[in-house]
Amino acid sequence: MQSHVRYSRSMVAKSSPQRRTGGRSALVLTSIRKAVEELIAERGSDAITIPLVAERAGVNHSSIYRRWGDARTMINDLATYRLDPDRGLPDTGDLRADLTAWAQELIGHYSTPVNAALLRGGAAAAGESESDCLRDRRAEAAGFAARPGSTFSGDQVIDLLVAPIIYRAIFLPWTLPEADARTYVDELCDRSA
Amino acid sequence: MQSHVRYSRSMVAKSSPQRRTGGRSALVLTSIRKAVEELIAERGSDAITIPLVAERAGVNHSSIYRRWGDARTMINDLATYRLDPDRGLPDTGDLRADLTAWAQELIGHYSTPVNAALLRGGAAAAGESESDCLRDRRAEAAGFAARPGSTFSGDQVIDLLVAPIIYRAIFLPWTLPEADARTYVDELCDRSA
DNA sequence: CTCTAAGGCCAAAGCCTGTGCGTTAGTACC
DNA sequence: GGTACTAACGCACAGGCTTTGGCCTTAGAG
Repeated sequence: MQSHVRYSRSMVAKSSPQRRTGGRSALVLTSIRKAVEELIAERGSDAITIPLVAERAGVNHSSIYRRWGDARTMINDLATYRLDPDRGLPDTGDLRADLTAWAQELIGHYSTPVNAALLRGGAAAAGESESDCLRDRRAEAAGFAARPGSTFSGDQVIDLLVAPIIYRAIFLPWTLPEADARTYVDELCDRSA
Repeated sequence: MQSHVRYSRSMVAKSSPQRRTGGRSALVLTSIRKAVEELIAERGSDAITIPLVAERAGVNHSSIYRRWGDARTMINDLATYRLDPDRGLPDTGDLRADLTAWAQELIGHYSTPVNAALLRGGAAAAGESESDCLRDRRAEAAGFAARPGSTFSGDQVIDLLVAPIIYRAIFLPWTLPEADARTYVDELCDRSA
């Protein structure tokens, strides 16, 4: 997973000349991550400032600026790692159950304030190219539509399953727990058209 | 219609003691709106700062701070009232036709790049309170659900009609013209559940 | 033990946020 | 068409955040 850190030159170099992933660096990183998640949950992503994060994490603010450059990049980096594109999709042979599990995973993911905040940031930046923050989700949707036994298209997975979840995550996050994965899946599989 | 402006106290008061809607104030408001729309279209909602808007609008930045308080509220407010809440909804007695016309209006509205860009800005600013830029749309959805002959809830109008349109407008704007209002309405009215 | 990545500390220039105060001009009512 | 009232605007200023650079210290990795 590509990180947005500043010192990425050293990351691409063969066998990573000398990156420091343990001990203090790891401690600093986790306390920053904890501080960001707490602050976003408490006050929303607008109120996030580097000095605020630095103070709560017990870290010097210049360290944060050096590592990420700005708050947006930092939030992006901290939230991106969560939904691994290589995580593998449920595939039990029961398409309906697999879809339900997948939808439930999305709902759970975006129920976390940090992830919802990142999604909103992604929405702000979307619309230009096809590479927005939900591209992987659309690819997964197309994958389900291509499975044997499917009676729907990728577009329909988007319209009937992904769109309602994302809409709620962005605009009505407090209703996301009420979103019922099974209902959406039933709508998708049993529709009359 | 409740606006997010700071001086809302005077708006609620009976017969609006003395609001100034004409002349200079109106000019200021329209030039601010123009500036915000241009800047959002050019650089995205992230890059919007009050001084930037003020300079382009030829207005003092304190006027903006006083009117809205912060950029987020301003964007939300401008995005909300792009679609006049008092415009009146289709009501021919044919619920299905009315819904289709309404959905078509939404599709047409968000097919305009400026409106789509504003919507993305509103999405970035959403999630905290219930007053986001789609609140009026949800009220309209609830209105349709309450009409005689309705077999669906306001939530279902959101999930099956609004969400797909908004999702496409934000993330896949080039597919919005393909969005078929009638298909969505059929899905909503003829669903098996 | 050596090398050096990464963090801490300091400082400074510049922009953004937000507010007190005086001025302008829209509205209402003669 | 004139006057009173005051909403809304412009100006200026006091913070705070952003961003960067320099220099020193700490402590992973080999």
